[in-house]
Amino acid sequence: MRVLDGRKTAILRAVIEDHIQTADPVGSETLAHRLRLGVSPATIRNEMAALEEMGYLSQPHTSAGRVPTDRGYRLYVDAVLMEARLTPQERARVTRPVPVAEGPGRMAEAAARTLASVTEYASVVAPPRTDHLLFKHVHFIPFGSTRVMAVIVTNAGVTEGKMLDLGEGLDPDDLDRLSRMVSRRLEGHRLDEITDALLAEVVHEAAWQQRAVRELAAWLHRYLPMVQRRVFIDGAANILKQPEFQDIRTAQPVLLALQQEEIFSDLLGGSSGRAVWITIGTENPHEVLHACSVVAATYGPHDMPVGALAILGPTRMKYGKVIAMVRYLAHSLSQALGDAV
Amino acid sequence: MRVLDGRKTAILRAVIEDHIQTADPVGSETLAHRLRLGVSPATIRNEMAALEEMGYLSQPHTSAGRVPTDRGYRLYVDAVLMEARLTPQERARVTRPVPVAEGPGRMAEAAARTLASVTEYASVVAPPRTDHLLFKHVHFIPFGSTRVMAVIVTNAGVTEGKMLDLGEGLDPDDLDRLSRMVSRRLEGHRLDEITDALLAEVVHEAAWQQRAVRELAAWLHRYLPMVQRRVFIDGAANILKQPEFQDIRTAQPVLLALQQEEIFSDLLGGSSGRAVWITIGTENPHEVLHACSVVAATYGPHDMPVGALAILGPTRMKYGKVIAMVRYLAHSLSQALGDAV
DNA sequence: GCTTAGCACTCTTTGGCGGTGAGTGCTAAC
DNA sequence: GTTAGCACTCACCGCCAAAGAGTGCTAAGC
Repeated sequence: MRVLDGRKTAILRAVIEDHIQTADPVGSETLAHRLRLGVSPATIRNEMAALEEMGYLSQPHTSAGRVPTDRGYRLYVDAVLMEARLTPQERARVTRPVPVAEGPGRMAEAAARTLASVTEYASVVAPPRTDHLLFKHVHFIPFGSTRVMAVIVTNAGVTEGKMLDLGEGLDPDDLDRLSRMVSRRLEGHRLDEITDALLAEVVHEAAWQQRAVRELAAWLHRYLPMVQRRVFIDGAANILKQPEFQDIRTAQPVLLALQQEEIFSDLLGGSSGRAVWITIGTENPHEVLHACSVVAATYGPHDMPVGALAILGPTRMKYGKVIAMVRYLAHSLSQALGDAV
Repeated sequence: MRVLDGRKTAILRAVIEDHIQTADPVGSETLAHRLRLGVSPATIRNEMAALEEMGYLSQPHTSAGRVPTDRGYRLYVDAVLMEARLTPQERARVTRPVPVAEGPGRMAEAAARTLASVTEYASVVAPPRTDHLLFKHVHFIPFGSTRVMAVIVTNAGVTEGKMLDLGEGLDPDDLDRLSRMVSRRLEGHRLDEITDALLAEVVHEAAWQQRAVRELAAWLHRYLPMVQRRVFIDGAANILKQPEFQDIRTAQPVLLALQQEEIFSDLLGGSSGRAVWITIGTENPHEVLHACSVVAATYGPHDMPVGALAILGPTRMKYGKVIAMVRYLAHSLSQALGDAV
């Protein structure tokens, strides 16, 4: 009774797959038809009672069918994780990613849009972290009388420019020399390896333009962590298409949460080292998302993920397709990054 | 009976302001109390019947109070437009705008966030158009063996970089010379005045690097219109806080529309030359937004608006505060732009 | 000992029904 | 032109009964 034998597994799976399709509780009669095990609804009822006792199913009320619990989904997802496949048609709907050279934000934004429109759930994409990128060039471009615009280029494209106020006049030729000098000293370093010591050296060498270099250094330290925390969210309103969010009181908290990027930068941060990871309902540390599941994947080189993407949908989610889709897009982005570097 | 005399105006105004606060139909008794005109509910009823006949009010059903029609709101808004004021506290909640030098997109995004969080409606901000900006510099930065990253700096900050493939090897010094040459030739021109003829001259002069310049020219022509059409939307889920969107069937179409930037770039495009303009309910060309009103403003120099921002809320909107807020933020952005240029 | 037919039981859903209350329009008097 | 009085309309609410879905239990069968 207490063991999860083959038949129980089959029944659990059938309940889950039926429920994912219909969004309704599943009854014993339906299952008897669907499963063709040659057993009667009564037997299925016994098995379902056992599955409920084990915590994999639950009943919304006495006279309803069964619904999977988060624990039931967990068992199912762990089993189905490896089988997830896309049809060629589905793959085709994921267009080529925007190259990272157009800007990491652009790439992430486009990926989020694709993911949301293909899956009809909400999507979250964290752009590639910039701290491990290699510094290539800095250009100081005169701007007004005392200000310069600093543009940093890395091996994966250009960062946004930063306006620095030098508080004194400056000569375009001096700026060019400064640009070349700083670039030469920092080129090839990972951004997060540009330490204070290294910057101090540069500042020392550029004694004649200390202020610009100091400002630049300060900016680097403040700017990089900030960019990392950005995430792009798209398709939030898609959750309103789901029957479980037809009641505004369940939908509203989730939609409001989807406006808070911080929640999702947290979520995508805790990758736990796995390529694809799934958070089901109450497993989520954020209480507002207890009615949702998150299917997430990291992308980047195998040994060092640099970004992450995720789908957020109801716990009653088409896990198979979503897992495959997330995995496939993560793979595409990884390749696009590989090409750029 | 058919003339809109002072008392009718006062009653219409009272109905609208009460309804904006409570979201419920307004009855004659409530008004008699509120208005202190020294007239009885019966008189007010007569007036309201007249206002209904004139098309300014309507009744949801026989035994309910009156509700303003779009036409009623229009009259009210045109009257209230000039009186709209913010308290110092409300002004204080609008933090200083992000300077455009951080990137026009950044500025617009931050403005959208502010607007949404202060008003509790949805906000839309179109970043400053870039086509009238003045070209300052272009820098070609070597990137791999045959590619360069082109970074354009304008008088209002840096644009995103663009990767150009030259198909042949190149020398850093040559690139520097090319950067200087092209910059010298284009500096001070408005981006939309960089015509094919002008570019042809440059290409001619840079005969030894034609391909890079051609690619750059092609990019300028494709890139600029695209950037213009971007808008940033924030606070979409805020409309779920409004009583009229408690039914998911009314909320869903609007929320889905709020995911489509195109709709709003259209909307902000049709400024009709006024500094602040308002679209009420069915006045909106987009049918999905017939339950909503849009309060929009342009920003930029007086004679040439370069961007726009808007609030989208239910037709039952706090027009007074929203108009003042939109006008004030537009003013702040205009100033911020003025400082940068 | 597992399976299953039969059946009573539970609980949601739906639709009908009368009471209540808010607000109106009309009429007649001021 | 204003207003008191009053009948009327209609949404809303709570109640109740019928229907339907699905269950758990029991007892019989293999």
